[in-house]
Amino acid sequence: MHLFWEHGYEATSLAMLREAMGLTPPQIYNAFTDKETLFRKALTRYHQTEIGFAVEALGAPVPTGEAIRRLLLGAAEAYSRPGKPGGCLFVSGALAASPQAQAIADELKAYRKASEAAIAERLAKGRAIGDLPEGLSVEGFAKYLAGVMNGMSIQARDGASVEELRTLAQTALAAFAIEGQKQAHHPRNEADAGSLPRG
Amino acid sequence: MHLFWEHGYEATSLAMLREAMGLTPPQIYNAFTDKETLFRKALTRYHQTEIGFAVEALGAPVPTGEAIRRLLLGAAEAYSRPGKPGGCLFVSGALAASPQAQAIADELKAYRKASEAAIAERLAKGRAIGDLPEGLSVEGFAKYLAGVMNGMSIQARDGASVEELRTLAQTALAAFAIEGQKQAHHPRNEADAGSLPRG
DNA sequence: AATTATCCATAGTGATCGATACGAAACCTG
DNA sequence: CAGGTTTCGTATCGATCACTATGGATAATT
Repeated sequence: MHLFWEHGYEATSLAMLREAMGLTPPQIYNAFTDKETLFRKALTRYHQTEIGFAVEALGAPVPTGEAIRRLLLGAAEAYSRPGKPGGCLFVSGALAASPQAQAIADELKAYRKASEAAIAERLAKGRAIGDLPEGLSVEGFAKYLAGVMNGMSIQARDGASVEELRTLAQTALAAFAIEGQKQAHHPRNEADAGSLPRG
Repeated sequence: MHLFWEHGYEATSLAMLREAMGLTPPQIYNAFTDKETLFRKALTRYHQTEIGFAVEALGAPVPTGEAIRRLLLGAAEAYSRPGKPGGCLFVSGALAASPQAQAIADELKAYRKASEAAIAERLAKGRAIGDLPEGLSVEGFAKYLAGVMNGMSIQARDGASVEELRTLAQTALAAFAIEGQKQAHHPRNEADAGSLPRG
């Protein structure tokens, strides 16, 4: 799992996996059938052991704002754990892949989409109980949060520390506050420039 | 360039490049020496032809808020151009790489770091001319913006439309407004929960 | 017009990929 | 303790990787 996490699916050779696990080729193939199912096993294990913060954050009986805050701060911690590869396996596993490995790339994309959908579901629940700012689009804000987490994953991979990721997360959370104070925003192609404060 | 952009450095084989360019092996090696220098040529070309929006946005004689706004909205457009691969080559070129290709991965990481440094430089200029909200950390906010752009790159790769990316960008810009109204934030480990508005 | 020189596409190089077939050691049974 | 079976490690499989050497066609020169 760590090797796939660090180098991605295709760049991780079976030789590296064999050496890391101390197994001979037949042992690997008897245990995991082939490389693809081994990777899928690593995916599910990653989901079970490293991503618990997300399901806990989204499932906790707390206000929506607090849930989102736990989600982003949990990501900051999970993406920069000492002794573990930086970022998220769902992002670095196969962001770009050869045509032969596109099935794996699509599967990881599905994981990312599912994460975004889980966020949207939590936001929709908040909307239902009146816990969400009025002018806030559930899908749009979910895409923003998922995007921020993906971006944190890359920043973590580039060596960002826990503190830096937490700062990033809290800056991102600021959008949650302001979004509630605005009208529903309908982004248009033409510029509505100059509307930003200039300090 | 498009092939490297779509599949990344390692997953793009010379056979694919040959077929796309209609060249024979000796022609490729006479023209580009080897795969690595060919990729670097594609990188500089990408920087010249696809990333102009960023240098324009950061160099334009406009208030800092407008510059940042142009940066993010430009990214929304650049990362979802029809007929081009989604996202940013600097991100998808080699986010995860084999040990043999780590030189390439490090080079792309340097590009990303340079982008963040350019943002920080623009923010510092804004701070110097009093154009930036008081309690806003230059480095922290630059890391946030670079992270958001990286996240947009992944969302684009996952099929996000221009409009969705623009919405994401404008949501991210909201943090710019609120950051100015707050005190300088010093993220701590312990929870300062419940401080978020709940709509 | 004959010969030499130059260029270029095809074929092939060693290395490594994921995946397997064979020989040896160990183990259970009689 | 012997025989048969099963397991397991080594050596290797075909395919593909980035990359290069060689033969043939073209062009230039005498």
